[in-house]
Amino acid sequence: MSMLRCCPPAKVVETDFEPAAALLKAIADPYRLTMLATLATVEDEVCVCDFTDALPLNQPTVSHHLRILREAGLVTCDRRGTWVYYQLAADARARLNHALDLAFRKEVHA
Amino acid sequence: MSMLRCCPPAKVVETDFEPAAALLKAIADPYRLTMLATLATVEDEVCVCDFTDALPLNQPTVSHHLRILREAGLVTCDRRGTWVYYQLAADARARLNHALDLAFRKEVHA
DNA sequence: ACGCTGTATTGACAAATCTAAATGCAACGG
DNA sequence: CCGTTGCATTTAGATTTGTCAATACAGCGT
Repeated sequence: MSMLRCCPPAKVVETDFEPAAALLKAIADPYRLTMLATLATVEDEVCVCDFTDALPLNQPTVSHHLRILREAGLVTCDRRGTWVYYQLAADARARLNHALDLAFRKEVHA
Repeated sequence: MSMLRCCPPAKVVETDFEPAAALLKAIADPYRLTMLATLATVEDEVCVCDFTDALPLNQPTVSHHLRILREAGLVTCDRRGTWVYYQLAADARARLNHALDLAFRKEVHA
């Protein structure tokens, strides 16, 4: 017996990563990344119909992905007439950066 | 008839986001974020047993999560004796930042 | 009011994911 | 050798996720 311990018992971080994980999960999909990238490129609103036209997905599926982004607070939407326009949330990138900072233990400047 | 089009047809981005999505999916889990944060804090290796001791997961489940991080190239492992030590990959944070840059269309400096 | 168009929601199903029990494998100690 | 310990893999079950068909809803034009 008397096998040495593997090492000075390292203390595992105890932060609650549920919110960060939820945020990251919201963007961890190719189509949702496409939507975000489009919104970021346009630097303006994009009509839902543009996504349904361009993506190989049915309209309800597009709506589903947009909902996930919306509920994560990464995009906002505005209905004008029959059309609904989506826009990147102002703090979207910042919130994702903070999630990474949290995981990689970078000081989070107030 | 003659309902106006919603807007000048916006061009949806055509980048392949599969790799970025796969990378993000690898970290989009509270326990895997905990593991990464621990590795980042320690700035050294962490023994698998430390995770199995500290996390409310069975050993096979810990192994499963570590495998996902490993296959994503975010951590490396090194067996010494009976123990296996995991370490953060040097470019882990950089690769995740690049994934976000890709999504948010930031210029990616060579 | 009615029909039409664009979007959201519901319901159902397949695939992927998380978890754990059982098992296998590798390395040490005796 | 053989038993034990640490970790990986396999297998199986439960939950979640992505997708689409069907339906509902909202606003326009007539």
